[in-house]
Amino acid sequence: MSASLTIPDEFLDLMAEKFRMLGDTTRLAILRSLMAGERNVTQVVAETGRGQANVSKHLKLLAEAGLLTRRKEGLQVFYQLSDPVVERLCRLVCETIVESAASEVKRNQSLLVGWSRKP
Amino acid sequence: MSASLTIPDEFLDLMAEKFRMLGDTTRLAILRSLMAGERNVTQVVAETGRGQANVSKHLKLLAEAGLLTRRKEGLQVFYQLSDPVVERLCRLVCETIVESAASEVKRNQSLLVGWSRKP
DNA sequence: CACAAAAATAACTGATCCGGCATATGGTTG
DNA sequence: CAACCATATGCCGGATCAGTTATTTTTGTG
Repeated sequence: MSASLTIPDEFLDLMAEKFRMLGDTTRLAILRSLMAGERNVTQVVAETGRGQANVSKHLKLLAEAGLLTRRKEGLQVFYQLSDPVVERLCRLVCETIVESAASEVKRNQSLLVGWSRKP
Repeated sequence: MSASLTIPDEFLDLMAEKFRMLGDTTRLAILRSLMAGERNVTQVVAETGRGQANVSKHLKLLAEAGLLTRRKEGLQVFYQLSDPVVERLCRLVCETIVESAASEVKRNQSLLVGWSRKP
């Protein structure tokens, strides 16, 4: 019973930009790291296993896109998730991956059943 | 009260691919057109105002990513949304855009109030 | 002041991607 | 078969982007 969604033209670019931010493996790894809480750059680098310069650039992109906030404290800079929609979007997509994997298993099971029934 | 989301490493690429599909203005326009129901290529071309070859290529990408299904009927090929998560993702992002615009208005209003109060 | 640590930036390379043009494919009709 | 229609594909130029390396900026410390 959900009303059909009609997206205004002016939204397309903004939406695409937000989705594009999530459309990169390294950035997703960074966001996942920040979903556990605030982190400084070194911590994110360690948790993602990516290069420091690379992480720094992606953090800047994400902050400019409004997904992160920056907090400076002495030598370190801490980043934090600022857009609650990120986690919800990731959750949704995660679920669909799990579901598609599940239906894949199901399909294979029925194949297996069919195979075992007529040998 | 939502459990914290921990994304497995093997999911990152799949998630990124799905988000990347949504991270393009033309593809979003195509998806919006298909949210109203099944369409053939010519209809999508007309509704999006993009070139035919371009639309055809994006439709192929979206279908390969599992977001669309293809149905051939005579000369025409009809495409249809096959992944219900697309609409939910778009809805979520749309809402955040509206909200951020609303808070922008609010911010400007308070600026305006402050300005009108001390002339 | 000299030095070290954390983060950002510049410059470069290679890959990817979008869009347009032209052309090919496949199916329909006369 | 020829002409035509809807769609797909190959090729190209330009733009964007990710990752690495090296360097710089900023801040704290002895």
